[in-house]
Amino acid sequence: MADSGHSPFRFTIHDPRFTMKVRTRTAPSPTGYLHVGNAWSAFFNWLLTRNQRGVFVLRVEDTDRSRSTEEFETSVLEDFKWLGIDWDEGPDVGGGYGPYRQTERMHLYRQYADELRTRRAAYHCYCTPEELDAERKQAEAAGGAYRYSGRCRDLSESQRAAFLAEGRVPTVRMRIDPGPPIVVDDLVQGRVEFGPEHLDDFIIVRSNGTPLYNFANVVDDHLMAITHIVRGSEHLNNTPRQLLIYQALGWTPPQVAHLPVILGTDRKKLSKRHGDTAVRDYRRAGYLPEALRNFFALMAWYPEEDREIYSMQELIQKFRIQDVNNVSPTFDVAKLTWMNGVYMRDLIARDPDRVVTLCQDVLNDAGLLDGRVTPETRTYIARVIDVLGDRIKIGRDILAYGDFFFTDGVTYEPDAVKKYFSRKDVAATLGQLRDRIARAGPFEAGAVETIVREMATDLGLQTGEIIHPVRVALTGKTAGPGLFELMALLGRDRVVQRLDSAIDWIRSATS
RNA sequence: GCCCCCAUCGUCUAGCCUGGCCUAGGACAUCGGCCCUUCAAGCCGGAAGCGCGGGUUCGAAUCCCGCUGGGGGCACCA
Repeated sequence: MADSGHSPFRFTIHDPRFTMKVRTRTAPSPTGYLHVGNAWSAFFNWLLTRNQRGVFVLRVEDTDRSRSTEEFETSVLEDFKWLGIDWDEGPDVGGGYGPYRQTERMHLYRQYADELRTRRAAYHCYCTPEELDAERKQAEAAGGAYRYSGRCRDLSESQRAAFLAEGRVPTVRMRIDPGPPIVVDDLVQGRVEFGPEHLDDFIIVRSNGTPLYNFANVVDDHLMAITHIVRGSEHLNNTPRQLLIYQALGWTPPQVAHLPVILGTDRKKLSKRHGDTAVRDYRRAGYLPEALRNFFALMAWYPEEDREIYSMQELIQKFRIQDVNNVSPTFDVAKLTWMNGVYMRDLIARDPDRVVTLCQDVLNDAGLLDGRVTPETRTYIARVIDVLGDRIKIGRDILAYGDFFFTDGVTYEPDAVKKYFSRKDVAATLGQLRDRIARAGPFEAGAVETIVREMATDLGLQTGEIIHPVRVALTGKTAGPGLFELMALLGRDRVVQRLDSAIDWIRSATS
């Protein structure tokens, strides 16, 4: 390509970085809870870094002061930690390339913006937002794409003074001149070319002095010695702009990899419309970080054919950013939930205490724990989990299948009532059992089962004819854990009491 | 309107680079069965896909072109 008179300007990554220590970053902006898309790209950055035994940096991009808050910064860092994505340098742990919060790096942006202007690669623009807005609207009305006219490019001293006298405060714009195509050698997307004629003189510093994303990003990535940038492909179009800044400053750009955008079930970029999009939502629902990680790993990447469950070590060891697909995946909650179930079953066997904590949080959120948690409470939760067994795929399932273990009364599901409370003799059957139970000996699963089966024999009933209505009476549901185990855990008093309530309920409903 | 990307079961994907081993493999979801007091889990089985049209070739899911479809981006947001 060196022969064509306009040999493209290439930003390939040759030599140095392959011998340099890999340094990557995740750069969340604290304007909301951690989004699964950001968590996903952070995770791929992290995998790449741990695979290369590099350094992972967390940088807070809070230059948009109107939308950033401290609360969100805290929550984002927390969610990263919860996910098990840890960083070696960051606002909380420090490091040799700080500060790690953009609002604390203003002097650097100022310095390089000045440098850019000195090099005549950037200039002051005195146009007001209103003026620009009007031009943009006009261009749209004419059906064309808006591009800044460049009218402030070469202002004279007197024009400048006049604008200043009017009270205008300038922004800083990059000066984009015609030139060869800008080539991005992307580790995931492959080679992509951009013609500079499609770019206009974009703003890099606001009139209030704060830098914009494209500029702050370049300054920080360079100063922090970032070698690889893995980010969503909504940023691919920004890359040529950033490359131009690197070039203007005489810097070597990092290697880039643009991940496909995660889609919702309607094939549109994943957003709130599709339900839960914040890591926090999944955390609250009782998903496990290890399952979420495993699930993330399988979006746009498949380590091996015919396998989906991987340990963290395996993931780190197998990860190659070059093998990531550039096809947008759909966020499939059903598969995530299945995978969580796989991890949950394992966890219940290996570390039941963690499951107790998980369910405890869910129960607390649902207001079923009175706020006070004693060792007895935990033991009880552990027993419930034991009885529920592998029905628990996510923490919240303790509510779906076992809320009645934590409530005083029972709410009967309409379908359950229709199905099992409608026969005329149910009340009598429940009454029978109630009496047999009230005067029975030790109240444990085996004994209860014997009582029920004997009663069935005595009355000439199918066992199911007793079991099903009793289940509804005790739990309100048609589905759930084994009846005898459930009764044993509920205890004789509550069973008798719920049976009585059900009998009353049925009688008043039929009379 | 302009720029960029993508295209295998409903979904995540393997295969594509280095055409034949692909009557396209796995997983989730779904359907049927077994187990069973329900549900869940587990096991067994089924249905389900190379967007369309042209090439190239003895041979194309795999290579080329076009079309169609989908997505992302065009800010004093990130």
